[in-house]
Amino acid sequence: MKVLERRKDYICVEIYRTLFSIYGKVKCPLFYRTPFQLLISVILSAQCTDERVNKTVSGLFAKYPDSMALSEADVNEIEKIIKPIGLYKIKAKNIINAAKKLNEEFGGEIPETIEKLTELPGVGRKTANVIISHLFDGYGFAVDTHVNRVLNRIGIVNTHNPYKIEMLIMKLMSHESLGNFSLLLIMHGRNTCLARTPKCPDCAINNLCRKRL
DNA sequence: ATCCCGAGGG
DNA sequence: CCCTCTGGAT
Repeated sequence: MKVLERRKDYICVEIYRTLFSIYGKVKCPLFYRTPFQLLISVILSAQCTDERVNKTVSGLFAKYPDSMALSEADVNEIEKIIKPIGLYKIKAKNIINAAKKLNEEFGGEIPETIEKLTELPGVGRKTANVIISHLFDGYGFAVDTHVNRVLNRIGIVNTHNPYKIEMLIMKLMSHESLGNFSLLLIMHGRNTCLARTPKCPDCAINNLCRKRL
């Protein structure tokens, strides 16, 4: 391994240690009772706060708790329910079609690989990694807007391409910690390394950061 | 005016 | 690489 990558490896582990000492094992911020409900919640979470997703899906799951019920739902009805989440027309269509595809092609079960998960409408690589890491103890590293921003600010990565970021972190970190590392970076991004005005003086890892204020 | 656990299309 | 889809909070 190159010298440069070894330094990033070391910094990554230090970041993980420090954030873990603050947040520990982070539980899933999204509400769900079943794997199907996790799938739907993660699809709906695009460009929306998880808090708002949680408020909205409680009503959605009360009427449509599983893939059979949702697959037979009326699009307009779903649009009304999930409207506060935003991007509601695409998402309404996507979750209904995802439910149909689950029933027709996957036997009603949530697939366990990124390749199969991304065949579902509305499921991209980030969503698939979240599902994998939560449901199957998989090694997915989900790169969302927080992970992207924090890693670029620190200087671990120098690209905003989520796939490239995922591949680099996969090389640097032990795979069993990838899921929690993603969640730790999200917590840090939400609480301290804010998008608009980061709280650098209060940041626990500002000694490891290239762009600390 | 900017951001939120993005995806899909051009 | 770019753009659009979208409402709610700050």
